[in-house]
Amino acid sequence: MEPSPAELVRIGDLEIRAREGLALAGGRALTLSVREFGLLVALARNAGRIVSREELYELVWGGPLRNGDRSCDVYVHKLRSKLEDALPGMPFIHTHVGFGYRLDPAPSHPFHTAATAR
Amino acid sequence: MEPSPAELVRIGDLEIRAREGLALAGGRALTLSVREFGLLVALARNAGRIVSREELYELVWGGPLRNGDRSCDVYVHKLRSKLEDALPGMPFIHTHVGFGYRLDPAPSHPFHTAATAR
DNA sequence: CGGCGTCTTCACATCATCTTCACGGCGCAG
DNA sequence: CTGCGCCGTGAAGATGATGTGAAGACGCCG
Repeated sequence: MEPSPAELVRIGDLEIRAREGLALAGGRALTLSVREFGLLVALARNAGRIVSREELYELVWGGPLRNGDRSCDVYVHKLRSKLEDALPGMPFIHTHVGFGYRLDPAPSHPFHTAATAR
Repeated sequence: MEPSPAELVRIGDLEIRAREGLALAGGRALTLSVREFGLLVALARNAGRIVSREELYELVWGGPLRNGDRSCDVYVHKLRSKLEDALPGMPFIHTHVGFGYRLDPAPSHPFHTAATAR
């Protein structure tokens, strides 16, 4: 029996236990705040898709995004920072200018992949 | 199957014999009060997972956590103190602000442990 | 009775989190 | 070039959550 629709989500080396409030990166527990965790869950549940700020805000903050509110961006930054800290070199949260954010273990463009400039 | 759900639990250098009311740290017995032991057992049975205060209180005190009751925190502190006393330098009980506590022998995530060399 | 350990509750210290602001870079329309 | 919208990023202040020491009540036992 499924107690919840999304009890456990996996995205690459990430494992998110929505109910428990726990997120594992490469098997290790992440230390996330309530907002950070909420944001991660919201993105994870829509992994691979672009989620608009409006939708993100609704999901995490539980209300309409007010004009000029940057909370979303700030928390995406914090979350990115912690993820980068735990799993260096693999960007999870991708920005789609004008549209929103997308959680995905893969790079944005499959094209010139390893073109690590230099 | 397990005749008793958690007769003996091991967490790192900790060994907890729930039935016996005995807890060993690195081989030597800990001197714990009833509440402290109950708390340790509750956490140990959910090792690796975050346990909320509400759940902890239910498990150890056997009733709903009353608003404003800090007993849980106080006992986590006492237990931490004794564990630190027995096994210095390895944090077992991790705090997840806004969620609860988690028992785990490993650190949440290894920062760039500044030359803690030694 | 007196000592001892335990449990609970307080008051205060500390720390983490949340929100908002301000500045700066970037890309694009005009 | 210049203005403007969008986003990244660091920091400040207020607020809330947790850590911590201590006091009082209670029961147990010699």
